[in-house]
Amino acid sequence: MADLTERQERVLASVVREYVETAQPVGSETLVRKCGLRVSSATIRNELAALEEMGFLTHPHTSAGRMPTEKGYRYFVESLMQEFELPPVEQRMIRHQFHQVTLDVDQWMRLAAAVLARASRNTALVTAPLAAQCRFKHLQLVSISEQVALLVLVLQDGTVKQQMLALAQPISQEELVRVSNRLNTHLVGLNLDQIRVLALSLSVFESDVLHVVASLMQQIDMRSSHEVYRDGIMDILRQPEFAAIERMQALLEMLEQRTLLEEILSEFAPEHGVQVVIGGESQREEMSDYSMVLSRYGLPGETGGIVGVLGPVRMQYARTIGIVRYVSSLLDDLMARMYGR
Amino acid sequence: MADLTERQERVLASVVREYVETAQPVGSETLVRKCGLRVSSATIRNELAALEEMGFLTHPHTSAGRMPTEKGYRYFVESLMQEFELPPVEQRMIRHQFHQVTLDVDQWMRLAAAVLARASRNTALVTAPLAAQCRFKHLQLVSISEQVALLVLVLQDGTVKQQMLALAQPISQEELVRVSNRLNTHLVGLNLDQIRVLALSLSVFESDVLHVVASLMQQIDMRSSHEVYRDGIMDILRQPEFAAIERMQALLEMLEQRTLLEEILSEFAPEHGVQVVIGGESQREEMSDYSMVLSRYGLPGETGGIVGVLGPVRMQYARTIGIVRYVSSLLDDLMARMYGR
DNA sequence: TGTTAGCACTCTCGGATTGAGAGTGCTAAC
DNA sequence: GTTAGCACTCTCAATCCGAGAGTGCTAACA
Repeated sequence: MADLTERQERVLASVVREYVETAQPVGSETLVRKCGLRVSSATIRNELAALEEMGFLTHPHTSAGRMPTEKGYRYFVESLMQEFELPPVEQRMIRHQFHQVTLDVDQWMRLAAAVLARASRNTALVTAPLAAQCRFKHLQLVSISEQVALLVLVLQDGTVKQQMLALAQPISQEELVRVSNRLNTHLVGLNLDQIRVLALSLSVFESDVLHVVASLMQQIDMRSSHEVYRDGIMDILRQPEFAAIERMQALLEMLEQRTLLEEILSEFAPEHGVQVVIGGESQREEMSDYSMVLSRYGLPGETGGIVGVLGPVRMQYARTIGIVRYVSSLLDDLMARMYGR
Repeated sequence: MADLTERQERVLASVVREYVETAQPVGSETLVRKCGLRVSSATIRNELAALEEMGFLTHPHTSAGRMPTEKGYRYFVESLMQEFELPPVEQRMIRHQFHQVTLDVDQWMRLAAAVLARASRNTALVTAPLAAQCRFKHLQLVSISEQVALLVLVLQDGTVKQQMLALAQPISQEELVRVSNRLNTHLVGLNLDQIRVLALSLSVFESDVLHVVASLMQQIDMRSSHEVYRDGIMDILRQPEFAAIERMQALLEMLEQRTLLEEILSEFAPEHGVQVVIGGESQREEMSDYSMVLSRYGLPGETGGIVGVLGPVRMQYARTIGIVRYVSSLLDDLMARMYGR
């Protein structure tokens, strides 16, 4: 990639900043005022033409100002922008919110999404932490009525899932407790496959219960990776790029497709550290109008998930990166305290 | 309210049906073709003028066709429309879906919302069943790590809730089981207030646990009434009334306010049976562009919630009412089988 | 008295036109 | 290398028709 002179960098940065702020193509006159260089608009025009030649800027039409291309944004993110750190006051407020909430993964995810959305004024995406493999910890059968019992399943990472069971014949609470205890001693620490094998060697009722346990564990294996928490959908829609109704619908349609989202998220946040995906860089048709700032959180190689912000390509990257980085590190801490050390 | 002649009723019904279908004001020529009366367009025009005089129809402007007023829709719903019953094939499909899903209230609600949204092509709103008062059934403490235990709480109606506990000092799994058993024998069948009283007379750790139990029960009391399941937001947005961006935003904004929704729902579905609220009849500014078809489901006087459809005032009322009625009765059955008898 | 044909009148909507404004790109001078 | 000057391009908003749809009135008719 061709090198830019210092002045060109300065002009490019100004175009990006100005365009991000106003959503309008930037003209040479405006730049003279904003970029602080003591040259005339004609000189700026020459530089603009050069930057366009190199592919950092475009024109929507002949007599409009310039706006950054994806390459322009990329250069800005890599080399020009200055790091942004969330002001300590806001950091403290956010940390406070996390401590106020109960110790519950679901709540944390919601809160993380809410915090990200509000701070970034864009749509936040958060996936629940996914344990490498789920292992049985405990189950409890509770009688609800004559014909119905409740199965509560706890996994080693603290995930809880419950399901009602229809009973073929009435079973007393005492008997249910006995069955629970017996199964617990057999199952503790086993994974899905081991439980499936064990199910073959038990009484009818017990093996029925085990089948349900197995199906729940399978659901958790699948689901915890598929659950995407979203927030701030309205925030992104307020951006001027969504003034056109079809844009708006396209975005909403995409956000409703959880599987698509999950796929994209895991594809583009493979490593710890903040990742920026700008528009068409994702190689996905549906995403070409949006940028994402993503980060993987959790214990490396173990339990972890993804937090991120989705916004228009015209996004305040520095700010967003700072926010995502902070929330991600905060979740790191929470996960470490929860599962780790 | 003035009585309408049979011909006027026929004309009104035709206007409603035609307008609902096309979203365009209906002219006299079109009506001659559609309403099946063997009269000229001039006669129809006279009837239209009469209906407008009485307040059942309006004009957007001088040279446009007629469209129903709220009063017109109301008359249509009360006296003119013919009952619609969901075709048996669809009924069977829906019932099948409910039986495929696990016995889980959360899943039922999601499914009910999905089914309603797809069948009605509008936004579905469903509130989780709210038990009259929640009573303790069972708890279980499970050790997660040295410093953390998991509390799983089961209520008599089958609600399950869990929370992590930070332990002041390590406690073994055996000890946790002992504590669980002891508390279970004390607490079974108690309500929130009774548990609060009991908490005073126990050891430090046990009363800590009880405080958490009490706070969870309180959350459930609050929350199960506030949780509103929504589906089909895209479906309603596809309607031509939301071609204008502000309409769209206003609707989305309203749907994001769960508290508002919940308030409205419980206000307008006080009784069993399907209720229709047309536009401004709700006396609420925010709702004046929308109609709702609502129904309370569940065991009368006991556990129950609300299902409904939200759509533009220009809605296929007969069809929607049929669908809501069916889903509501289906949930009635499920609730009866779950809690009842 | 109810119904109908005829017709003038009204209002909207889409397309064409136009002029102001913004911004460029080139040229020639500094 | 930088700058002033200027012609040129393109958009956007305002405006202006004209076609089309539909009404409401009148007068004639059964």
